[in-house]
Amino acid sequence: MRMTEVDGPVTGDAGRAAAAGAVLLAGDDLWSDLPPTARAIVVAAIDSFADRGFHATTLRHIAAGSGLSTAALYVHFRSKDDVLFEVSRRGHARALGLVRAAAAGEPAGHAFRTLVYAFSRWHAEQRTVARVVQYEFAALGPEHREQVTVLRRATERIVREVVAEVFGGVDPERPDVRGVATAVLSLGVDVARWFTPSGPYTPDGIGRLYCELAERMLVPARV
Amino acid sequence: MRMTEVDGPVTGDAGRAAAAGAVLLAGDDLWSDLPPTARAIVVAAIDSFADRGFHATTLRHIAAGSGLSTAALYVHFRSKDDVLFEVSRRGHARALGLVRAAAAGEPAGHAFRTLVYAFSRWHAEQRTVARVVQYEFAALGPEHREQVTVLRRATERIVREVVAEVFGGVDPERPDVRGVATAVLSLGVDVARWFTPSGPYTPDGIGRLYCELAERMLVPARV
DNA sequence: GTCTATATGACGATAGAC
DNA sequence: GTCTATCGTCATATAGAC
Repeated sequence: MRMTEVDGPVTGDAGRAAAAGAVLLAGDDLWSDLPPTARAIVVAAIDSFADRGFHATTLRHIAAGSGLSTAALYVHFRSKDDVLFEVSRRGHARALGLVRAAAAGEPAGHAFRTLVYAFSRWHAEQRTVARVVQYEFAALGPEHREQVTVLRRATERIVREVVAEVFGGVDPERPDVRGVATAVLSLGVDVARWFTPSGPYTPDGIGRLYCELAERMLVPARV
Repeated sequence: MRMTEVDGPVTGDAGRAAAAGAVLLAGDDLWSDLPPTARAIVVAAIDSFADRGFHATTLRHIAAGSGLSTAALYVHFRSKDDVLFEVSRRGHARALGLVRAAAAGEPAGHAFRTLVYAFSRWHAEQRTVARVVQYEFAALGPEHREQVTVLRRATERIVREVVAEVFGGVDPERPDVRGVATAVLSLGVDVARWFTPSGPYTPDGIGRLYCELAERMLVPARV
């Protein structure tokens, strides 16, 4: 099964957002440019980071998962911290890319729905990477954390701008705009915590649900 | 400043929910029955678990935070894991208690708003405990995790039942009911990840915001 | 580029004096 | 109940053979 198919009908606002979001998520392989061994290491690391967390993951876990000895890991990465940074950086860049691409749509309402759909669905579909991105942020070293923070802030700003546009081009820092932006980001992020493919939801289903719920939040506050 | 005061007006649905929720949150000290030393250990452990995570926390951190040697910790707890369980168990029980108390309100719409308000606000106000509860769940040993899972499931069930009641006494397992229940729990839980007292929100403000946004989600799906 | 073997240090937990 | 001292283990990272 291709992960980027849309399960339900594409009619209606949510359906159109689902179709547009599915396009943005197509061919999601963050590691295709890495040499095979480095790629195997990263994949094994993500699995263990997502399962156990960065600090509970040992080099022996990563080595076993990638079929190497712990010593061989150092040929491809300078430290365990560097592996985390590579995963976190690319994951954050991907999330930002999704949000940015969705925000480019027209009209603003469609951009908003596509953004919520794609962001939520990505956190379900790529939940192992997303867990590392969202929950191992604090495990990054100070300078790595700073670099990643730039990507996080950019993502948040775009979401606020899209919401502000939906509200008719108001100030993106207005409290009601910030409130909706915080909520939709929060809903999407938390998917990585609770989602499991064996549960009642599909990634597409989550995307559609949150797309629908988020749209209902779009009532400007009486300011 | 007392943490249980309500910042804004208590008129309107959200204001009444805020007032009712503030009562449920009053006097929130989970450790008042512990002997002073055990209490100091737990408090130091929570701070470190919330900051660094369970696995990155060493006994030396906890010892330093509580003004003891590592050896003295063993007089009060059998292991590091036991400290985590104590924190997690009480925290989960508190969250369940809040949700249960809110759910007892009438009418269902008021119960729902109070629940969302209290749950979100608790995750902001008690964000260190809440982080341990929500993000160190996987670090618990198998049998401890099982005990805590019972509390988590009970919390989820109550939220679904309240939403089902708001929808007119429908089946709590109906997808649209589950969807709203998942979303409001998710919004509340994620507050513990991003909230900081130095940010633009107060715990009361978060509670009110999510109370408002959650209410807007309450449109039964066309089933 | 991969391996085995190992250096160095920190970990959780314990022993035994006070 | 607290301490200092330490045990046994496993962590990250390196050395050097192939």
